[in-house]
Amino acid sequence: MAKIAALKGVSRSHKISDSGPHSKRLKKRERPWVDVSDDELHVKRAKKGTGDRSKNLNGSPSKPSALESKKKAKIGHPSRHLANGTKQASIQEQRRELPITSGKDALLDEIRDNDVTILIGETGSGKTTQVPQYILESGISGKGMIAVTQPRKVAATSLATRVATEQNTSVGGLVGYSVRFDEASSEDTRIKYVTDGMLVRELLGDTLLSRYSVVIVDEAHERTLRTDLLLTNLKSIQKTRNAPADAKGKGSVAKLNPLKIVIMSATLDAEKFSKFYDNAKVIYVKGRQHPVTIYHTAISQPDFVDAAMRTFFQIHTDQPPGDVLIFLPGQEDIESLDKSIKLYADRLPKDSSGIVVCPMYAALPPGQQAKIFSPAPQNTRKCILATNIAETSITIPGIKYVIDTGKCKEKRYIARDSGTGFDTLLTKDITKSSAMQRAGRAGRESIGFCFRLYTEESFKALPDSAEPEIRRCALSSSLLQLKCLGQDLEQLDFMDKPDWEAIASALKTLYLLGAIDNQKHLTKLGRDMAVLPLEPHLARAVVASQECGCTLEIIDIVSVLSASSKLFFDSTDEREAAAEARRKFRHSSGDHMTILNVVRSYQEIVASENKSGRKEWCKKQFLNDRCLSEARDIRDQLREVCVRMGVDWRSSCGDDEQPVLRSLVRGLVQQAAFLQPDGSYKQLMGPSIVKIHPSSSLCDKKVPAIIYDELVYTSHIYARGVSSVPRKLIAEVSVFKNKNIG
DNA sequence: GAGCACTGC
Repeated sequence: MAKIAALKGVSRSHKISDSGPHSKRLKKRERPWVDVSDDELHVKRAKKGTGDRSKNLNGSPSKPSALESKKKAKIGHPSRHLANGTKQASIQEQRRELPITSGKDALLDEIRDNDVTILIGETGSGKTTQVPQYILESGISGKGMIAVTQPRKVAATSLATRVATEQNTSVGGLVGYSVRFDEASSEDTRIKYVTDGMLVRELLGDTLLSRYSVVIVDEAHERTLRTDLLLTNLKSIQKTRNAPADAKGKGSVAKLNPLKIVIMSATLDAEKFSKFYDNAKVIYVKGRQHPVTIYHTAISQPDFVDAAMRTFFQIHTDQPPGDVLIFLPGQEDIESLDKSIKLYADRLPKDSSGIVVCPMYAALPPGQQAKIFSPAPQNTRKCILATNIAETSITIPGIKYVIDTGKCKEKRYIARDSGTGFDTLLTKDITKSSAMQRAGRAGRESIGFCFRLYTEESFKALPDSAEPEIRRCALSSSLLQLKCLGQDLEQLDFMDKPDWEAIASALKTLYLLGAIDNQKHLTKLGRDMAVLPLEPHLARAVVASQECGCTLEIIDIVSVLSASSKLFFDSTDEREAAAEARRKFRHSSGDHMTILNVVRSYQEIVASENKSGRKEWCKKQFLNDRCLSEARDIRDQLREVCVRMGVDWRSSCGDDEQPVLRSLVRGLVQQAAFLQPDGSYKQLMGPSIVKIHPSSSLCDKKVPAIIYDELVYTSHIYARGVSSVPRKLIAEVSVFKNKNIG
């Protein structure tokens, strides 16, 4: 059994006595919610005027470009700057008032005495900013560095900046960060905030993470695929590094410092983490939140969009000022609710206060996203319609009311032995921890209210936390990385083991790409592919481009395909104009060459225009500037890797699309389909009938053979990112030589 | 003819 210790913190349990608001104007319709006292949300009253300052994820802090940051990394800022004395004093005062401060000594004792410590801290406890500083100041980390992992880049960079300020230094000195395309660190860096993916990458070059004496895994409850890979590897690294001196034998291992691991999490999964690390000690620290009153509905609400609208107007007409945040599963529901609210708002009496509706989802152009951060005009209530993006990634100020539909979209990989699995993206119920997180969004600045559009019974029936990514993602990329570490996915000690089907599917994919042989051993080709920061199928295309003489083109295309945002905007209102703009870039062979046309045009604009000119051009073409500039970062990184690998990234095939398609086919062997007599497409290596996605330039076209970037199951199995390829090109790929295709 | 949560190297 794990020992459990509780730290003192500012906490006071809160009884909910508030009676619910009454419906006046919407009398005819039943109130969708009832008052329910609720203690599953640990509501804490904060001292006046002190909010959660440990994380500032609001907006995007101006980040240096990759180039600038490299400079910074080189120069470093080792000296302590004499900042404004009073400002520094107030920063130190804020630090002292954080809930975690009172438990500092007890916490350090635990960390000193144990190899692994599990720290469960609620929002606002200050654990993420303070614990690394405590460890540094206590000397526990010795000469090694302290790594703090984060699932998101913006968190890693902004936390580092905050902690550097608390240490009265500039970021990149004592406190630094390292995320993809952006690094601020120097020889003096002792605390480094990194993305979990970055540390996994670092493992490939330093399998024992020997530069670090302490690794803190933050937000462990999110259980990203990369966090899970780290949790597994840290466990074995610690076994090696902390073994008794005589067991280590002679050589480099004997000289290694022991490794301390701190797992920080926000949920009740403590036991599970503890069990995984041989019953490691669990420590709890209270958070700081304003009380949130939670209401559930009396009966379930099948039409959650309509229920959300009714609830919003009840709040709007009956409740004091304060902005409303509504959680919805996706863009489609957001757009529909947006329309309904606007329609209904027009029918309100003239003397009622105004409403501003702000949609918020990842695919929204940045200009419209920014709207949610500007305060509503006088006598106006802001209503934000958001996806999960507002649950963890961004914090919106001014929210007093949360309406929670209880739904989200979840991506899940359906594995197949043939390796031709596909993603589903379906609406499903959220989890308890997600519901608590959503409710908590109402209590950031003062007391808040959360209206759940589901019954209390439904809430109780929800799973505690989401299934970890490792159980619902494609694993080919991770499998390849692990192969490089000499590890086998099948045998590793994971907190949650991946499905056998998912492993089989990933093995098949890597085998067909030539990354492993029929003995499951890593090949030279596989090692080259792993060096490229790309999904294996795209990495294979880059390697193939070398022989095809079109590395320049393939890197341009692959960079856009692996950027995190979409290339084309497609807003409902201006669909026609967007389609018209897109036609200019269209290439007869399909989407991949179309992307290349866009990139080429963009590069001309980059050469002749400044940043605002670029943005203007993108807007006019309905192109996503963010995607294109991210693609440029990826392109530069890929070119660098090519130089290291001795590949000439300049080799170009000009306007001939054949070499480009040939390289792509190498990577997309499993992602090919042939036209059937009835006009449908059937997977070449799998059993599915697929449709060309409506967003594709080849939608409606009947071509004999296609390759595609991905399959996604929504209302049908759709192929996205589609190109028409001559059958003989597919037949050329060695895997098919015996199959008599062509 | 029809649509797309989030993140990472």
